[in-house]
Amino acid sequence: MPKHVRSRKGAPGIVEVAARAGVSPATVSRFFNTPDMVKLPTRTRIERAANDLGYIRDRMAGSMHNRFSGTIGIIVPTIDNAIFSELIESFASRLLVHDRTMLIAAHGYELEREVAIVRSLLERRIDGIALIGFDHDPIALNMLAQRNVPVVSIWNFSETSDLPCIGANNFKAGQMAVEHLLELGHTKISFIFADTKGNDRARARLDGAIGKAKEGGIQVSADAIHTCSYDVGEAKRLVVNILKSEPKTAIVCGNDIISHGAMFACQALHLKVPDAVSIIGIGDFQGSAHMEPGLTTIRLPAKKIGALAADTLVEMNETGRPNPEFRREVELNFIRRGSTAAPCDE
Amino acid sequence: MPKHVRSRKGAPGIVEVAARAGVSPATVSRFFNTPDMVKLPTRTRIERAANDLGYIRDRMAGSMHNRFSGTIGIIVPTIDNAIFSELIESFASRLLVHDRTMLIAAHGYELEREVAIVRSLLERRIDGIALIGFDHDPIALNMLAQRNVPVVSIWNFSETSDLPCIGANNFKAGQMAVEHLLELGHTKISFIFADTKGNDRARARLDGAIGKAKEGGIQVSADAIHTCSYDVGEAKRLVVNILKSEPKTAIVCGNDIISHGAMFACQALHLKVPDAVSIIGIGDFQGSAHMEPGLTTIRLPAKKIGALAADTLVEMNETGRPNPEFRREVELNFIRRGSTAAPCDE
DNA sequence: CTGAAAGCGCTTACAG
DNA sequence: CTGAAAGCGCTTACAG
Repeated sequence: MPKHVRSRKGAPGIVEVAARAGVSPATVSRFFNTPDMVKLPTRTRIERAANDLGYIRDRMAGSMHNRFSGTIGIIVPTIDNAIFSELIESFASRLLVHDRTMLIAAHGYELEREVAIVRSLLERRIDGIALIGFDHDPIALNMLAQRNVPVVSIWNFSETSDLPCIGANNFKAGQMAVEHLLELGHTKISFIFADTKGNDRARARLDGAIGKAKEGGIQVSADAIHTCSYDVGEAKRLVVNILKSEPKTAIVCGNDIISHGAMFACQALHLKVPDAVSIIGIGDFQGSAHMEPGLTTIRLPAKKIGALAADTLVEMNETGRPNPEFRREVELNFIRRGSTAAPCDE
Repeated sequence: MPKHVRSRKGAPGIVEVAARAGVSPATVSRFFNTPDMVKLPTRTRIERAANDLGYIRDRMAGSMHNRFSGTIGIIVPTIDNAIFSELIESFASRLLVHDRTMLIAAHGYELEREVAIVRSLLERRIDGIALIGFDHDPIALNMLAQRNVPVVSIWNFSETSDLPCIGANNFKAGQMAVEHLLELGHTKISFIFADTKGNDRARARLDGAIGKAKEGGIQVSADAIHTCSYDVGEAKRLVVNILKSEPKTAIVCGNDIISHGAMFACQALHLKVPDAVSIIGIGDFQGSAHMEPGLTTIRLPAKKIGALAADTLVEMNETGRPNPEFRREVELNFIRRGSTAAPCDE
């Protein structure tokens, strides 16, 4: 008599279902995996038996042969933030459509933690993984490559990336934001962006913004460029300080979180937006459309990126091409709302 | 010669590590699971071998004996929303501390989808699951109970719940919000709450709010109570309509998302908050503190709930008490900010 | 402290 | 279309 700790809590297995249906376990397995290979009457019997017993498949056991676990990972900088929540939701629900499950982890913008996270996901046998942007620990990337796990970099786009990617041209997003301000006639512009260390998206946006400003003949002094974390309160405090000391007519924010803080800062200082100060963001997060005034911003199609990423990873599994030269650029949308206008004469 | 589809992509297994270290596979297994049972020099050899080969454990294979998979599930109404993001983040990071992984799914406030989701999580052999609130499909609950999978209901608290729970007293949250308004002297109050169907948290809040208002001698007519989804834009439109037609001095919002919309509505109508209209929310989400004026609200300790839920589920695994009479109430905090004041004389 | 062997729940060639 | 048997990668009594 086997003396196992406890066999699976008494839950019925494929063997019990087979016995009840009067078939072999192999046939029950086929019923779930390749139903077409089972004759209809047999199918009916198995279905009944499975339902009667309340049978639930053990995909972990199945995965031992299957090469695939049905689980796909995603690592984001943070979950607790409007930035990626739309992406995560669409990625997850799209995976569900493909009968896959999402394993998610956040590194809190500390790239070093990525190695441990990747390892832990790999231990769970993920079939693929989505990573945000291009800045990653080579050790983590190596572990993935060694095991031939499909990887896609999402959010940012580059024609020359090492990883397959699905995302928007963040450089262009920065350009577009500044271009709009230039067209309106702004010359005194503040740049507030997320820390660009280990964050290629922020870096690309900032480079695009500064580049465009210089093209437009604006001289961008170092003290017009500020770093701010993804925090409304911090952004608000920062912008209050900036507006108190530097006379600016416009603020380009590296993302909408910062824009929200900037809007509140102006309200706190009783500076009218857009009359006294124009504010433009990047992202178009929840709420940006409904603030007063509405936030002018460059929209990134987060939902689309999430869905495409899910589709792509699943396809890579199914076709067996792990890391092809796959790249997909999604469009950026300039959304004009009320937070920007031509500068007033002084 | 075995003709398998393809054996694990050439990734080294326990057998390869054992060979390289000159020990048996059993010892390698012990090295990872119960290192104390392995002599130090042996340990060193195995560690070297594992590193040299880039070995990564296959927890799925391990789980087949282990009774536990190391994976814990959580089902939320939505990921794409400030409401639960703080909770999710803290739940996930706390699980990481316990060396567990989070499997998450969203049902989009459609409770019927919960059955399919629970089944899919069960197929992945979750060791436990956190569900939001008390309203759940009995079939789903049954599947969980049959397999003895620990369940905890989070977010809401009740002394008489069927499920173990960790959460706040949402009834009281509703009371507290209205109590504050009564103390300020408001009598013309609008109630805007999420749909209470299948949502015990919203129901409890609304009941608490209405009850307290009646206690305070306010007559609450049916048309003072409005339903609104978790959407800033919808809340804004609704509040604009309300304020145009009904003369109110205060608005109680069932959650901060609605409050944000209400604040923007007032700004759009050029009604000063709190002078013309007081607004109070429940939740204290990101951004609530930094709006202008800051939002008065009843804070739910989302981080704490998430961490406690993770700890509790892990503990239930370790002690083997699956569904005890476990209940834990977390405190509610009244946060007074600028969005509420005594009503002006008319 | 360590190894040989049986087994976890399922899948898949192979043979009918 | 179906069954018997071997095996997925690891763990765990059992025996030393």
